[in-house]
Amino acid sequence: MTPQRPTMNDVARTAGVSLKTVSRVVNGETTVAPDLAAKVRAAVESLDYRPHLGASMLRRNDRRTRTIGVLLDDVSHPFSAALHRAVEDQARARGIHVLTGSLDQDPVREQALATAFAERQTDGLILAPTGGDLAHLRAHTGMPVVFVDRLPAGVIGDSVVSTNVSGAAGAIRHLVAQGHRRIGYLGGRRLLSTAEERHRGYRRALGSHPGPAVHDLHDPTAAERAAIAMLRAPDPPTALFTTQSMVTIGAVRALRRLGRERSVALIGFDDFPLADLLDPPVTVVAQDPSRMGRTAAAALFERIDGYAGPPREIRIPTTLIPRGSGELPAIPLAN
Amino acid sequence: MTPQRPTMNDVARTAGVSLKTVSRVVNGETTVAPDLAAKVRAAVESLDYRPHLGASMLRRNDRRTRTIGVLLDDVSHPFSAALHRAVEDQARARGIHVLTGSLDQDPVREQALATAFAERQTDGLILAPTGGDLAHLRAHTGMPVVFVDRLPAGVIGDSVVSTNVSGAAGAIRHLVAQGHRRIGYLGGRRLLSTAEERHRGYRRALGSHPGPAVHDLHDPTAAERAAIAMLRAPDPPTALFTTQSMVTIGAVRALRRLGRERSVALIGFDDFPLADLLDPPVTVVAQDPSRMGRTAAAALFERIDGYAGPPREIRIPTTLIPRGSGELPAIPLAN
DNA sequence: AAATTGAAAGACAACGTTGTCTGGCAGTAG
DNA sequence: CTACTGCCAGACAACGTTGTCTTTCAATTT
Repeated sequence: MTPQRPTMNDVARTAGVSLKTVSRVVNGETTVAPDLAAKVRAAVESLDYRPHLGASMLRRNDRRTRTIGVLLDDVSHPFSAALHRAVEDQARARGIHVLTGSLDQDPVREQALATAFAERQTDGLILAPTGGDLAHLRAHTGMPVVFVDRLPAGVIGDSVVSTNVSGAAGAIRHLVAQGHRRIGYLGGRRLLSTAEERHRGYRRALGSHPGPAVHDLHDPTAAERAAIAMLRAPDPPTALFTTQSMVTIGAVRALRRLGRERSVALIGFDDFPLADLLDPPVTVVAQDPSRMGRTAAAALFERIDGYAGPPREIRIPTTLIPRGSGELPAIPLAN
Repeated sequence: MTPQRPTMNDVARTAGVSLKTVSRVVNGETTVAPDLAAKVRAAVESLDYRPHLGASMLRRNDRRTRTIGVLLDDVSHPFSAALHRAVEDQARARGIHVLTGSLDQDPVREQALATAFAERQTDGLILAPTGGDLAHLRAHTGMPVVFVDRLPAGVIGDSVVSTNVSGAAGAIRHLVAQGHRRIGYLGGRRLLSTAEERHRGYRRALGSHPGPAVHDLHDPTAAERAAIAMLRAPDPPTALFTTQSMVTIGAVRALRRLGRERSVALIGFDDFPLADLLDPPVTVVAQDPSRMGRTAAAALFERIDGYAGPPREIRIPTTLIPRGSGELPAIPLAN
């Protein structure tokens, strides 16, 4: 009843040759007489035959599915999306396909998807770790994993991350150079290496005079609330440093709401689209998600190709892009 | 030398049972004595055995890979990314995985990836067609395809698209209500049904007095150039209508560059992040990419589950979001 | 003309798993 | 004590393909 896909056997029957000869033609082997090959190709054409990659890969000697998995926080977040795209481009250049998944910082989903991809025999995995236990990855023998954006918690494996400490410290020094002494910190989940490292850079640059800090912010709404509270508190900061773009956007909204966008300086970690069109334009420490994706893909392909050296920690440099919000001078305290 | 993955046979050997019994335990069949099942589970544990999904699906009666393909313009574009994310969420709820690809409007890549996914036996495909020939899709017998964002060129299949004509017409009527009579059109590739339909809505609302129009714009840079040229030409429009977010952003830059952002009205088709934080905030005809993705996934799953009704064309409504740029009044011509 | 070589095409097994069928064995009924 | 009924576990084939081995047959050499 249901129209079945034609198999090599069907092709062989209509071409009047043996199954194996069809296999040879399909795989481009040269040991087939031209007239037979032509008959086979005609049969393939007329039946709309497509090889069954699963069956082929089951039997082949090199057990490769030519598929990798990419597990990121949220494929609709600009940073993840740019990274994903870069990985995809590298993969396409090698004829490799990409399975994706968004983790939403959920370790349970992380483990479930990593295991599912392993069962599907993906050749490798690029993972932005959630901070959960990664021991389960050790089990998937032979599936190389490259970590991106965040360092893995205690698991060996290549990782590709931004220069978080120096990038954050550079931002703070930039603010200090404009005369700021009291700089507020609005950061993400401390559990993650990114937040931790950016906070470290902040503290390092400020020495023994850190400003007010709020941690574990994630969405713009919470960040907006936190920024408003911080700016309304006694002895408010004259500048803000935010550690990721969603928090930066929340801070921009907060400054607007308070009418302080031209009096309180702001530098955000991670660039975002249209940051240059806001008023004032937002100074950022730009990451390079495309390069991170390219680099992670390159590292993964090396591992897939058999490279077995020790785990590498690759740092992708960040760039301070002064646009205006980070160049506002410190205003002497009114009181 | 290389550590091989354990197979069911290995598990059977270490558990001291037959291969088939392992299969039964792994598949949760209840006809296994508790003590044997326990021994099998212990062996699975100790060997870190994972079933080989490819082999299993080869033999199984229901030939499902529990994988779908999603082919969009560019997974890093906010619209595609939001749609992708929505599809992924629906898929995850059904335990289905997602292969992705960015087409960059390239029909060659479209055909190559669609064919590759078919060879991988994906259970279905969600496709934003590039405008190229889609005849090759008819060949992949039994792989349902749902089109999103754009209507397919002459191929039967479900499609999920925005209410482009009425959305565009509504935007133009909104501008006309502010007194605008001369409204410039900056549009995307005419070949695509989206651009064609939005242009149709524009013409319908303007009747016999259309304004200047530029087509086939794609990136913000080209759009910026085109907008500048249009505004510098004789008898310039007092308002602009742009048909997609990249073009809208180019128009915003052009207006800024000319210092006309408060004197020339602007409505863009398709919302984009931070549109509300620009100055003036950008009025848009918002699409609902998440809903499009959800709807497309639902339609695809229905097809996968065997629904065989006639092709459906599902329209997702758009919403005019007045933010400021579209409410600027028409300024009487200076000369 | 017989023997040797080589190329091409087919037969067969195997990849890791599941569907089907059969055999063994305990428990129950006659 | 025999015959039947279930139930559980294993044997075997099969999924669609490729690796390996064998066969066929024509062309070449002696």
